[in-house]
Amino acid sequence: MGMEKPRTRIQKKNRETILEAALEVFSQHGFRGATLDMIAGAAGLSKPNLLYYFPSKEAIHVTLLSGLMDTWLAPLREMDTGGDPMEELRGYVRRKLQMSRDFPRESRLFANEIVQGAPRMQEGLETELKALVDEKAELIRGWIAQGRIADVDPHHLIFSIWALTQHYADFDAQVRAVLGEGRDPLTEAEGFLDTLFTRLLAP
Amino acid sequence: MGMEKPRTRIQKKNRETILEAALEVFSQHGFRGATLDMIAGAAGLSKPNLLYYFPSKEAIHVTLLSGLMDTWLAPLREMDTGGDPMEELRGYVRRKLQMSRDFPRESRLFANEIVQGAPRMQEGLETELKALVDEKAELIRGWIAQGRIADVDPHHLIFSIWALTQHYADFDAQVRAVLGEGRDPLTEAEGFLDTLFTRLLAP
DNA sequence: CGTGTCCTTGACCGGATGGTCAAAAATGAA
DNA sequence: TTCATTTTTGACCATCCGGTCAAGGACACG
Repeated sequence: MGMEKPRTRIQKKNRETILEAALEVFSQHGFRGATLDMIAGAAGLSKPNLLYYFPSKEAIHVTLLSGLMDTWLAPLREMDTGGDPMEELRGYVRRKLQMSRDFPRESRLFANEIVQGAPRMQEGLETELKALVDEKAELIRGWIAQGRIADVDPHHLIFSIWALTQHYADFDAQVRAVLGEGRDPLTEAEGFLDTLFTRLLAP
Repeated sequence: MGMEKPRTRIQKKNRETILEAALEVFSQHGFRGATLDMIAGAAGLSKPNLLYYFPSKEAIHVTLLSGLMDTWLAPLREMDTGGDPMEELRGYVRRKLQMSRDFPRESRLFANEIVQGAPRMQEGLETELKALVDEKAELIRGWIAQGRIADVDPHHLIFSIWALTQHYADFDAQVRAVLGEGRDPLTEAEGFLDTLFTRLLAP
């Protein structure tokens, strides 16, 4: 029954199908609000079949969350000492916003989890995430010391990037309700956020 | 059992007790994750007793949401033509951040609802909220036309204030995990956000 | 074809959960 | 104190839901 690594073609395909369906359902209803029947329906499989590939509902959820963590942190990982600090930071903002556009379900999955106190992610946040953020905060502190960007708290700078970019995925319903039809929130946000961070960080 | 307006002292007190308990439970577990037993337990009442004061679980939830809408919009309502535009906007940011400190449960209640597509708030968002935001956006547009603050999209400016302030309540678990012990996120945010919006809006 | 393994599912189980109800307890006006 | 009204609750119900299981199919390989 140990099925950590898919062995056959069928296993690989069905596990992927299930995770895709689960992402859809969990991101829309949260862990508690999602049911195995919903996921099974979305995946086009029977409920016992789901439980043939995953030991429990929680296992599906955990697999999704941990599998997504890397994807989610990738844009931040890419930011490094390479080029112009201002360009690095604006690039990070752009990539993060692009993720809100391309992967809104993933964003809402995390949001659901964290709003409810991150019961299944505490460890990942305090180790992997904290380590990466602390590392990049140090990098930013260096840029500030060199006078290449303005002096702001690096941790809160990173928080502000998360808050502003993820807002457009997580609170999409609100953003669209307020803007009304015929406006493209994400495209508008791109320009707005570029301006915002340019002005904030100009030395 | 029409009980829209509490008639007796007992009714008033118990309805308040129930709503307070429900806020605690719903904000922590979401609508689906909360159970009547949890709410009853938190309220110190029996489950059938809850249903004596409210017709259903959903009715409790809806009562909470609509009752909170006004509180939630109050800080934005206060922003008007009165004083210096920059001071008005910074004041709004300060008040909104204060709400994240004072009413994190209310913030998470809304967040839970909106992340899941605002199934029980659509109307409120598209009417009451949109109207208020459009009105204030017009006000901001006026300030921009007068050259008293920088030229930024008013709607996205308001979104950015929401995103940045509510982030500290809604994603508290993440913020604290990353910052580690011994830092006070909300106090640090106050200075950071003041700087951010001052630089963004300087004419 | 034969056979052992992998995959799929209808039927079922037990506990949780939203909600009901009848009757008991508390309250309050006369 | 009386008694009608309001409040409270133990017991109960129907449904939902995560999970099990045994048996039936599909598949690969000789």
